[in-house]
Amino acid sequence: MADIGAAVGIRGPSLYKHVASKQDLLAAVMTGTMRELLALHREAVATTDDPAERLRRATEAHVRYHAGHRLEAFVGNREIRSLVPSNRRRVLSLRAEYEKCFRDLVHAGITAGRFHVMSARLASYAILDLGMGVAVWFRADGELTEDIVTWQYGEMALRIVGAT
Amino acid sequence: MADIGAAVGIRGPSLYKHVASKQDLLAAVMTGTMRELLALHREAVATTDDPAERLRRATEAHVRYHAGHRLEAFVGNREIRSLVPSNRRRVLSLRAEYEKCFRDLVHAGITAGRFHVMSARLASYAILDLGMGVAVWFRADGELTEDIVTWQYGEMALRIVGAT
DNA sequence: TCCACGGGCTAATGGTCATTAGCCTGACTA
DNA sequence: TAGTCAGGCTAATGACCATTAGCCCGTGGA
Repeated sequence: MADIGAAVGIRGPSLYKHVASKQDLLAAVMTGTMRELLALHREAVATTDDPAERLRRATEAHVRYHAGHRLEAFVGNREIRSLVPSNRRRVLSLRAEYEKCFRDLVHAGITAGRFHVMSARLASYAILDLGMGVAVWFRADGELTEDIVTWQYGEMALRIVGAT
Repeated sequence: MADIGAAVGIRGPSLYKHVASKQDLLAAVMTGTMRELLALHREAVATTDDPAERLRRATEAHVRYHAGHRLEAFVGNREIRSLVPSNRRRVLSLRAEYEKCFRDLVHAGITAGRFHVMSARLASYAILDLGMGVAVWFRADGELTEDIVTWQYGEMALRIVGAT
């Protein structure tokens, strides 16, 4: 809490004039992250009906977010077990909702005869996990730029689902 | 430490008759995990020279390990920042070595004209991240069995590298 | 037989934090 | 102009936990 306070220019205890507890703060950060991801997803798939293009854009949004918000992603993935059950349920339910978005995209591609995978769930897990990974290893000053990684991972998602 | 002690039938402080510190214990667990992964990898690629088959078997070993050793993988991914610098260096160097194994497999496939990817590094990161993900969501009692996941992810790896 | 020591136990010790208590100041507002 | 209150601060308080102190018992070689 002292560190968080320092980051906004006040002392640790003064934070309690703004948040009820560290737990609440963590929950707010994590649900905020998930809501942002969901909003970006909806925006990404809004402008086309083509299954492959929708999946590509959703993956790109997913990857771009994780490359640009490594800290949020890190906290989101690492601190789930730090949440009390009620908060954890909230976050996990948002996460499940997000996963379902991808699974639905894969299903749509399958029923349209455009994708070829055995398990839509497995494919959506795989694509989501790619993004999580990006948050771990991505460095803004590395040789792989955010644009390159985003583009390449969009391609990979299409390969994973066997898009024609 | 009390929990760890309980897991082996003794009290927390008694553990100090066997390990020097919690830090050492964690480092031993993490380096052990990485060494095991490296050994499994070498075993997996030892019996064939075909680039695609080697990558498939390496991926399968990777995924199977992460499905079967979720806790080790969890600790290995989450607690790196808990290590003091010297231990962290050791673990990260083993990890880099493991990643290089996959990168070399991808390179071999590319130079043999069998794989088609822009960045071998990106492809190897992607494949490795799939395994990490498995450790997070895999449940032995789920509808997706270890065999199915392993097989499917092996296929996905080949798709990711654009194997012909 | 005895004694050294491996290995277990309980009871400190000490450090790190989140959180609370209690205080103070400065800005509106009646 | 006095009162209220938002919002800072320092100094407790109290958990929690790794680690250490100091003790005890059983066993196996001398």
